[in-house]
Amino acid sequence: MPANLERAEALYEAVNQLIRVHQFRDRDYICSHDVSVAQCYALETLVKRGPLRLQALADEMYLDKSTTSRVVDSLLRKEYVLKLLDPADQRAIQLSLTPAGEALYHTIHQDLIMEEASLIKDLSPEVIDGTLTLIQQLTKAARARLGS
Amino acid sequence: MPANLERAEALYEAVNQLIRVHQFRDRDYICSHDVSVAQCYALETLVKRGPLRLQALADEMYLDKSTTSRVVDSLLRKEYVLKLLDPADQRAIQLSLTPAGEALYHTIHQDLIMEEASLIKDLSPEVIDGTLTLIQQLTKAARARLGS
DNA sequence: TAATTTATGTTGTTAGTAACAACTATAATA
DNA sequence: TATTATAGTTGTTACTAACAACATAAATTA
Repeated sequence: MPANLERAEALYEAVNQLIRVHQFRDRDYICSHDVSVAQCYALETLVKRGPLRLQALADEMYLDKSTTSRVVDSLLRKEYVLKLLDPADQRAIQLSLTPAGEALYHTIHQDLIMEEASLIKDLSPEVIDGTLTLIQQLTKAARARLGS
Repeated sequence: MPANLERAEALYEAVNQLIRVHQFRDRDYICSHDVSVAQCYALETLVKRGPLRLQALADEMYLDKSTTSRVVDSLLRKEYVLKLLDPADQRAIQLSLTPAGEALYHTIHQDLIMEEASLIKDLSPEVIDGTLTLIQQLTKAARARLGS
């Protein structure tokens, strides 16, 4: 079915373009707030998934524990994250956000959402909702393949 | 209008997730083909925008010329790209693809599109087309902000 | 024409992204 | 008790990417 293939190509190109502009915008914005993109992603994950061990945080972020360890380390130096020792397991640490870390994430998040809102302000709610559904389906399908 | 803000938030989250899974998938696939993501992007740009000077390639990729210079350098060492001197301007170089570079890009591109096709095979053409339109509008709007 | 300015690419430096392997220390299992 | 597995850190390597400084060549101006 050639029509499907053409749609696939068009969608692939479109998503690629979207990824690029989104990334540029987000990187510039995030980096103007004392944290890098990866650091901000770690803050986000801790906001959403609560206190986590390092390995669990790495799993959520699809990153190696060594990479995650260093990202966390820089957040620690900036005092956006706390390391609490687990009394039940001397090896483990519980990572949680400081109030400053939580506040910083919310500031960045809010502003990025305002940006997004101004981007879609002229689009019809129906189209937006349809797109939302498809993007979620695409993501789900793509994620299913990540494991295999 | 709170409804719009909620939509913006949902869309922002969805796009973020999409970006992450797309990136993982693409990176794994591209890196199994002897080139890095940035190198592949340079190949793509040269395929689509034809022979370019280094500064022009950098502009197309929204990268600094120094970054681009090094990306091109690695493609040169792998013989996927040619540097031709411009007789009219001794400073300038014209970058073009070797047949191997062009072939490599098409191989990667084709396979990534097949992936995308299998992701959307169960979705209705109407929804896909609607999404395509919105993603393109989003991209256009976001790109317009990049300059300012 | 000579001097200054601008444009093209490269190289030095720095910081962030990210994986794999090796390592220490602790916990769990045999 | 000895072995194996788990949690996190550190060493190493490669990629991504910007800014500054530089050499060279072209264009402009005086």
